[in-house]
Amino acid sequence: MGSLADMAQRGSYAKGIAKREEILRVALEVVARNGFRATSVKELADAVGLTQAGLLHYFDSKEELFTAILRARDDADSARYAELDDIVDLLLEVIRHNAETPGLVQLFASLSTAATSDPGHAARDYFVERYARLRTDFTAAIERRRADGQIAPDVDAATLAGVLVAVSDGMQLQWMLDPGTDMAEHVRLVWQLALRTATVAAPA
Amino acid sequence: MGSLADMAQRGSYAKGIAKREEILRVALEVVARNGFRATSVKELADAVGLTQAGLLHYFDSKEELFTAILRARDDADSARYAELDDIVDLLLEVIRHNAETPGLVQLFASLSTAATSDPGHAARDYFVERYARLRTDFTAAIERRRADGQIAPDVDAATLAGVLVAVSDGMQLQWMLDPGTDMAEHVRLVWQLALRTATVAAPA
DNA sequence: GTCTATAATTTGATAGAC
DNA sequence: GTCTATCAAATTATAGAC
Repeated sequence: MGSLADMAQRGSYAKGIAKREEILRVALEVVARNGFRATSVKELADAVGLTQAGLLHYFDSKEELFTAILRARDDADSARYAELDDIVDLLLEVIRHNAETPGLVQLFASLSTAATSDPGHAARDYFVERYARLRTDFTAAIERRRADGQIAPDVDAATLAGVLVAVSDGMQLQWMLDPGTDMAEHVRLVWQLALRTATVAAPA
Repeated sequence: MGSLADMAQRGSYAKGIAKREEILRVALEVVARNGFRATSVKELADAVGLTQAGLLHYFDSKEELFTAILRARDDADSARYAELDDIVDLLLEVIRHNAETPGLVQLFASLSTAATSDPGHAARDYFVERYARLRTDFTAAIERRRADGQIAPDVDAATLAGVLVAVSDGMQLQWMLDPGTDMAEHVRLVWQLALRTATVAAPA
């Protein structure tokens, strides 16, 4: 395995990587616009100026290609909101931005159900890792808030973390059915309710 | 259009309806066990002892068949928990029961994303109506709680209603990835947080 | 009401030339 | 690295016999 510098030096390899990134960049736009349904490999190939077989030279399968698109979106989101240090703020911004890219929301929803339903799906690892990381990160952030006295002692941090992620995912469905829905506002309400518990005595 | 009594009298029509219900009953079991992925019309036809064409005599399309399965599940849920008058209790019980029927959770997740992504999908109306009804019912239940002083004045009932439904949906994904996840516990936490707000002064 | 037979594709994946 | 050509298939949906 060569270093990044090596890869940049060796012409063909670096070129392959650059082409892969170009493909993902274009695919991201196409999917964001057209959605996932009825987006075949051939359509994406046309968009980047390759044949179907030519495109599959860079990705082993359709599933891998679409998983890579999701990963590319995550990277883009991270870069776009790198200055936000509060993870809940980050979540809210990402959700607001999602409302601008319906096709990617579709892709995420479709691929996530497909991957979870199919043990051998190429995207399964992506989702397993993603949810584990989200849960860990949110749990840590919640514990920090608790240390500041903003979260009640009897609220389980990991459960609340799961709730924040679940609301974010679940609202996508309601939003797809009714684009007038304010996804972020719903997530914000959960966080507001959680923060407010701090000053209340735990119930019997 | 004949009355229900008419239908019971006219042999063939009543028989057709009975057969349809038998198909749905079997399909419900098969899907609950095997899941939706890779469950073709032919497989369901085999399970009920019909050919693929014979089964499609009762349902116009695959989409309609699967939508009918979801409707049949809703009916079964309603009947099973008819004695529960608190809608949140009902929701929690349905969620707990869902953990026993992974295939139906899969079907719901798959069909919901497919239907929302596709304007002409046969299940779209089902989901639109379903979410509208859920939101209405939960909003009303929340307002009743508010009248009893259990929900703070500044918590928007419709938004909280959307949140409860979203958490329920969103947790399905986390549960499918990790069946050890307690879906109901997460929903319960949201409700607990909401009820607790009553005694707290609204934040500035 | 149920079956046989078939249409009509679509699309993902591969082999091999250039 | 990209293309041509082709495979391999699985399905859904329909037409028409019985």
